[in-house]
Amino acid sequence: MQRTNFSELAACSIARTLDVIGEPWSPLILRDVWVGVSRFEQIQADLGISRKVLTERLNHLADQGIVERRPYDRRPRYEYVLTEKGTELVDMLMVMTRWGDKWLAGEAGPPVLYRHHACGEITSVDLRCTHCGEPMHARDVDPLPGPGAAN
Amino acid sequence: MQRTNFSELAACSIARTLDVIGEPWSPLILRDVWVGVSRFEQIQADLGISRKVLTERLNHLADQGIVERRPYDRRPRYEYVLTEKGTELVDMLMVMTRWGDKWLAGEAGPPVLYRHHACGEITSVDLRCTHCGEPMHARDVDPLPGPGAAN
DNA sequence: AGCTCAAGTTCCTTAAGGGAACCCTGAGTG
DNA sequence: CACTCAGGGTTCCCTTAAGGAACTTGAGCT
Repeated sequence: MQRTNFSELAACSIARTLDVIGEPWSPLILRDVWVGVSRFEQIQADLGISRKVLTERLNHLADQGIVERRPYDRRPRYEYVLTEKGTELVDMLMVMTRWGDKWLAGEAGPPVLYRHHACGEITSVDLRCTHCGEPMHARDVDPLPGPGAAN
Repeated sequence: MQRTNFSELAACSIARTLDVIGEPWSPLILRDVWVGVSRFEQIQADLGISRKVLTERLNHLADQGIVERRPYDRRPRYEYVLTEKGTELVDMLMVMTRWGDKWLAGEAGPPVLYRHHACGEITSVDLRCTHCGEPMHARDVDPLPGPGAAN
């Protein structure tokens, strides 16, 4: 498999984002780091991913400024923490999770719940229009070519 | 490369969702279909994807109930349209796009804009708490183990 | 000096993506 | 009624990335 480089595509934020976290395992690694599974051995054991691939993914995520590698011991031991850029990417995972919970629900129910700091409730995320505050889903918008459109 | 089957993982909505649209190209195909690039030849030309892979992806997306294949001519000509399940998946792409616009912005600006039906404005999507309506991002929540948690 | 343990690195095998050529079906045209 | 055209795939071969297991490295422990 040749490395698919989506950034060759006409300026496209989806393609560019996929170049950052589109590779297999990357979203799951991001989730692990977010919930505190943040060391190499832990992630490897949690996901069952090959060590080689995990190394590659962590390096790439670090190169892209999504995670930071930081020592936690005087021995050469490291853990990975999310940057601001990486934390904002988790927003996407929350929306992905909501879709999976709804459409691919296992009998057991969602494996992760979110407690919202502001209200203290176990809740889920909702998409709204930045401008008017009303719900805004894919069916509520028309996509239009923007300034960076290719054709 | 062996086919990575993420669903082997402990019940995880992210892993399950990745089994549906996690393969290379799938999110871009979904975007194309959403914005009206919905025929085989159009998608192939737009993305520059191999015909073989495009066939595989479209079949998989159809199997998963994300798109529907429908004839548009008396000759054997087909176009793909999003199902409800697929349309809701586009919500995730909108969030992904917002992240890409913010963190990977090209000079040219976003290639696609959204006009919100409710207010008629060109706007973007915002994440809020379903319960209290306040902003809800990854940094505003604590992840907790839910009923379907593995360990 | 030898042991342990996290965190990689190396090497081999296998399967998936790229790409180009080919095929099939139903119209339309002379 | 043969001939062409076009969309929508299929087939084939080649390359490359993922899997997986074994090996390495660097520091502290005993």
